[in-house]
Amino acid sequence: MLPIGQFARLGRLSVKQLRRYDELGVLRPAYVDVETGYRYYRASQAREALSIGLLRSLDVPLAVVGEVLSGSAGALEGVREGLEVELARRRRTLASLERVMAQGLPSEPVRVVSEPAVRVAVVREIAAGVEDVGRATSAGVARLLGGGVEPPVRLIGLFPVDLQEVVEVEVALVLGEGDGAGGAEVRVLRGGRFASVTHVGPYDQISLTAYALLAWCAERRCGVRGPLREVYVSDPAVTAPDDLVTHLMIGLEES
Amino acid sequence: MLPIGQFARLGRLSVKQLRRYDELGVLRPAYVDVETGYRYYRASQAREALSIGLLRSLDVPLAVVGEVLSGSAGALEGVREGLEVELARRRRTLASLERVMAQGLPSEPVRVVSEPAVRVAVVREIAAGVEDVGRATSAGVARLLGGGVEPPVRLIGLFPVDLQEVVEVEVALVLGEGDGAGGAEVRVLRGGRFASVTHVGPYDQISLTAYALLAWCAERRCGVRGPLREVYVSDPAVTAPDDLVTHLMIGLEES
DNA sequence: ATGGACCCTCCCCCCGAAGGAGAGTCCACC
DNA sequence: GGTGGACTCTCCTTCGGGGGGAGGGTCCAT
Repeated sequence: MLPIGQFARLGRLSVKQLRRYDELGVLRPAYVDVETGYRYYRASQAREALSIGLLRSLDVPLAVVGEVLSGSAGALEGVREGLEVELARRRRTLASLERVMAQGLPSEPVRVVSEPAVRVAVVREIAAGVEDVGRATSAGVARLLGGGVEPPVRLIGLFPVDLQEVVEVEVALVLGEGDGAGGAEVRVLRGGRFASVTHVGPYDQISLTAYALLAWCAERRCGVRGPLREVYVSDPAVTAPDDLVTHLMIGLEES
Repeated sequence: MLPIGQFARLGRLSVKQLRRYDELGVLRPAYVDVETGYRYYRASQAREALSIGLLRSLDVPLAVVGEVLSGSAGALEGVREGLEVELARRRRTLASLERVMAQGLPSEPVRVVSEPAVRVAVVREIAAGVEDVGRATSAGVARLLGGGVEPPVRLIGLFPVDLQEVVEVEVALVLGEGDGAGGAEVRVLRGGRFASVTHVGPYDQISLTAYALLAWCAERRCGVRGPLREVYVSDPAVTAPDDLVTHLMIGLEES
């Protein structure tokens, strides 16, 4: 039985932290003197203390730490997975950041273009938040092309402008005169005037260029209409991520 | 000029956040109505808003965000570097965590052994905190072996038991009868009784076994004396990290 | 001119941690 | 068997980054 200070040194935690973990039930002392309130720990609890330290240094919330320690089978697995996802996300974010800081937003070449209405086959995907849009989009593309359509295809992504908690992503395939939809919904995308800008680079970073497009519209006080369209010009299977070309378009209100 | 709500949507930040960034001087509105206090932003400020969002999602403190935005040349570089280091640290921590959770601390085979005193050549390194011990140790090894000593060598690391903010790490090379020190300090490591345990695995995870050793001593109420010794049995140049063998020893008080 | 959407400030809450005040306790040494 | 210093207790405050909501003022389109 060790008093709290000694145990803190053993487990590389602060006394404050140990008291807090006791309070929250994450790590209870082996014995508490009812008279004095003194906490006493067994040296064998050092393993738990150590685990808490490691988990916390990975930013795992104490609630989850508690679950992991109490032996929930899936908890540790969940933490592992969450961390892998987080690491990947940070890499992507860092790349985006460097792009923004280095070149600024590529806001220069915004053009106003007129587009005809087109007939398309559409599938819809639900993304769980902004972070999930990339996954949802590629899932949609996979579903839409599942029928084995041969290139060249003209794919368009449709994204609501103000992203909510849950984002409804749509992927559209432009149909020729006699093409069928292969089970997908057929719709006509409206034509008219669009603000358009070209994004060159990985799909991760499209949102940066999209911001620039929206900022351009906001600056000119021209209202936007309908979803943001992404026209995928390059084939990611044959083009390096840094060279992928995508046209971004947003419908303009006729005023 | 956009009011705060519109600008928030544009930059994917909350109104609360924008107000806070104004207050802290990280991102000032382009114009504030002195009568009403209303904040107005230029659409071109969206780039900054976006950068803040990215930086914050990388856990960069607002103070640093401010520096980066105000164009300090080194700031962004510093953030990049810090992130790389952080990613690497998280990988290591995760590996340690999995070891602790999977097998528990390898606390079983602690032995009490008697060691003779040995004459050694010693170099000292200063580690900036617990996280830096690994780097400092390998730096010490490099300095000590710089003279080109041929294997087999017997290397011992010496670490203070209660790690402070600044940790003095020492690396010792066991000298034979007639060996010289090659410029390094020569000292005699005291012999006597030691608690000893064998660590098998990457050097990153030695601290886990070390905790187990200290916990073993604490459990038996036997006081420890002198630094923790790590005897490097394997050669990391020829052995896979998972198979590296290291003896950990801590001097026992004769009582 | 009026209603609803928007904006303001101010206060409290969350998490996880740190520091300090003031009082009580343990223990080793004399 | 004292006693002093190190230790421990609880409670309060602060920090960073953010969220929710109250109460009241403002903008603008109908």
